[in-house]
Amino acid sequence: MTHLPRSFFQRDTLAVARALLGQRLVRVFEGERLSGLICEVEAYRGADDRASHAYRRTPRSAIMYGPPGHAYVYFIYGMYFCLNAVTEAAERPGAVLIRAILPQEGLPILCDRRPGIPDRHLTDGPGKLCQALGVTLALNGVDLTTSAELFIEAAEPIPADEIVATPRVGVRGDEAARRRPWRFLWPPIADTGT
DNA sequence: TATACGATCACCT
DNA sequence: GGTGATCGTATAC
Repeated sequence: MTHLPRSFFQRDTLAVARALLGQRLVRVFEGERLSGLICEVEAYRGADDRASHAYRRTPRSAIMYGPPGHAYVYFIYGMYFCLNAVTEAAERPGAVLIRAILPQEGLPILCDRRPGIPDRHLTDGPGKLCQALGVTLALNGVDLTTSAELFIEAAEPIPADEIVATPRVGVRGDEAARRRPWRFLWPPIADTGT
C-alpha cells in the first residue's frame, strides 16, 4: 500500500476524477486507520468553470493554483467541511471534490464520530465523510502524496463502462456550468441525488 | 464595516 | 418534498 504519486494528480481534472473512483481514501486519526473506497466525485476546474471556487483567484482558492496532490478543505453552510484533491500542474487550477466513500477500515470509529447514524449513511455525502474521518480545516493544504494522516492508496481501477456521469450537485446560476456532466459515480447503483 | 449567500445535512411531513 | 441550522468568504459600500 503506497500513496498515489503526484503524477496521478498532475493531469486533466476530469481524468483524475474518473481515476479516483475505486481508490482508497485513508485517514489516520488518533493512531487508527480509517479508510474507504472512493465512490462519488465531482470535477471542478478554473477560469472556464464558474461553479469552481477557482473561477476567481482568492486567498481561499489559492491552493488550487498550486502544485497538484494537495488537499483543499473548505468550510460550508456554517457547519460542514468538504475535501478536495488539487489537480493539474501548478498555475493551472483544478480540484476533485470527494463526495462519498464506501467504508473499509475503522467502521466502529466512524460510527462513534457520527452517533445515531445508520452505517449506510456514515460517509455518503461530502460533509458526512469529513465528519466521519475527522477532516477539518486543519488538514487544508496537506500534501496527499506524503502525508501520514491523510492520503490516497492505489486500489482496483474501475472499468470505464461501470462509471456513471451526471451533472454536479448544487451548481446554480451559470447554465453551461450546470449542464456539464462532471459528477462521477461508482458503482452505478449509488445514490443519484434525485 | 456590512451583508448576502453557499460544491450541505438532518429532520419534518 | 420542504425547510431551518449556522458562519466563513467574497463582494459591495
